[in-house]
Amino acid sequence: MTDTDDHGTLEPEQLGAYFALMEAVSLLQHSVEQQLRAEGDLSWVQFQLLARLADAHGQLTMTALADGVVYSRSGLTYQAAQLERAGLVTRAPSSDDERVTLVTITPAGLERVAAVLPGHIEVARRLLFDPLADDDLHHLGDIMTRVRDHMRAQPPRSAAPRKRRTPTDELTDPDAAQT
Amino acid sequence: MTDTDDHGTLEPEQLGAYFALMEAVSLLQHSVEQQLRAEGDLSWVQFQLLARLADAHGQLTMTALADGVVYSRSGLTYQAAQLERAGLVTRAPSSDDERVTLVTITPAGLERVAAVLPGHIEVARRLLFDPLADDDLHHLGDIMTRVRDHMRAQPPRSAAPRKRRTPTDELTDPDAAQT
DNA sequence: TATTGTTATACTCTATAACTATA
DNA sequence: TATAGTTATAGAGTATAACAATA
Repeated sequence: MTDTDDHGTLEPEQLGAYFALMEAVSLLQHSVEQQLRAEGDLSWVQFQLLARLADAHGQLTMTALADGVVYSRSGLTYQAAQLERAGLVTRAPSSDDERVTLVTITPAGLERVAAVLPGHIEVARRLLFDPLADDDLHHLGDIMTRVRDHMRAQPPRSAAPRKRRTPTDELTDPDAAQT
Repeated sequence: MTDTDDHGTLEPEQLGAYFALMEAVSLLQHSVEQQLRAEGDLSWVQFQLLARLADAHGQLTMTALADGVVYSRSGLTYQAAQLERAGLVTRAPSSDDERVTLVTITPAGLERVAAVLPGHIEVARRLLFDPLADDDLHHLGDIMTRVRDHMRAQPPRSAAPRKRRTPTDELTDPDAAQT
């Protein structure tokens, strides 16, 4: 609050934008998680995994599936196990490379996504789109797309021990198969 | 006329903006959490609580402190206990109303915030501000502020059992005294 | 040897409900 | 009775490290 708030040359406006962004998304995510849990018994992460699978012709490797959604390998194993237990995906070793596990979304999984999506979108609309003009939305999409791509391109700071290559692309670029 | 009454019809652009937003913030939050943990041994929630206290002349009631940061009362009690154990805050009953617990940030708490803030801002700058022009940032701040305020004004869907008023304000709008 | 994925384990966090104490 | 906060407890999720199997 003093006059010499030299936080490394960051304008108050920047800080305001940053905190508004974080808080708004936090609120949005909380609402969205409640909707997903109530209407589909899914966590946000699980929904993302299913959506990604649905988007990728129904099948991805564990590694491809993990990117950008989950930040540790074991975390994905855990979530995949949950989804499998719920009958929403199956797992099977790839015949190409026996080390690889192919995760496949089941009809029930597709159904679940379809069942949850309208309510999900409704929440997003009510909280996010309603207060925005078309122009705002266009701007927001443009800005956040650029930010996201920038973030993906950032090298991992503390050089992760293992794979940790640059996050996801399969969602928008399905043929990014691994070697 | 598919824009107003048609519920399932979300423009692809809207959906794209929504997912870009969620993914970008998720990446940002992950980076920010790593920085806070590494440089200050704080979680994002804990940082927010401390920042809020610092912003509010160092002292708030549990209820005021909870708003928008934590979504259950016991959750705040837990976090406050962690912060107290770390010597970053103290808790004491208010003399006005003996039911109320006043949380006060300690000098060590203020130090911790000060120690963590530059690195925190640096992460935000690198990931969020760098790819944006001044104009973008202005837009983003404007948009997200409006969205956040809209969200705060939304009535809680499943009528929360107790207090649950509209979230945070003290951080950017310090005179938002508690109810 | 490098890579894919799983397991074991420990820990953090969150939420619900029951409870205490004060107004 | 209503409100502020705590406690007990249970469950979801995450991360690290050790491991097995395949390339």
